[in-house]
Amino acid sequence: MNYWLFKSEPGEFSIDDLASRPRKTEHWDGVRNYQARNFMRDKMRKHDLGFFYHSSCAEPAIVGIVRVTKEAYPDHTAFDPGDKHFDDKSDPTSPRWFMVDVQLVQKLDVPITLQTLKSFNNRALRDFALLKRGNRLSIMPVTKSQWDFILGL
DNA sequence: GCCAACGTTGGC
DNA sequence: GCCAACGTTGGC
Repeated sequence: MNYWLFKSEPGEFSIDDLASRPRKTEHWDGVRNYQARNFMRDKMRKHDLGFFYHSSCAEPAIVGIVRVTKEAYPDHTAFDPGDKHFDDKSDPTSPRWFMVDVQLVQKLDVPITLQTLKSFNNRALRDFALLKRGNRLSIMPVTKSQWDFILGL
């Protein structure tokens, strides 16, 4: 069992958007960063859990918990010239980008804000990837101890 | 809107 | 392979 953080701009896709989907499940498309892709494609497994994080918004925060329900498969949005995430270097015979399916497990009653997380920057969350200088990954690993600590906040 | 910190691209 | 230019991310 692995743990992850899924980053999304709520203006693009929010936790409420996920909650409104059938079976509260949606594919996590649009990842266009190799490191993030590799985590998804090579390490993410069915039943893994993840934090749903809202970025680039008034209150950046972890807002919920999701579960991986389908392992990596080609991201079809890369094949669609009309899609925002179109990439002409990816095609169905040799897909470059991948996605997984995630299901909402729980929306947090109280978001765990970036500000709160930062207050543990030099303590329990010293090595938390989200707090690393300049880390802009949209998919990042979370250790079990980090996961447990954050859920205990 | 600003800007730091990256990642990507492309000429050489 | 190097590196400058450029584009993107994301907090503030």
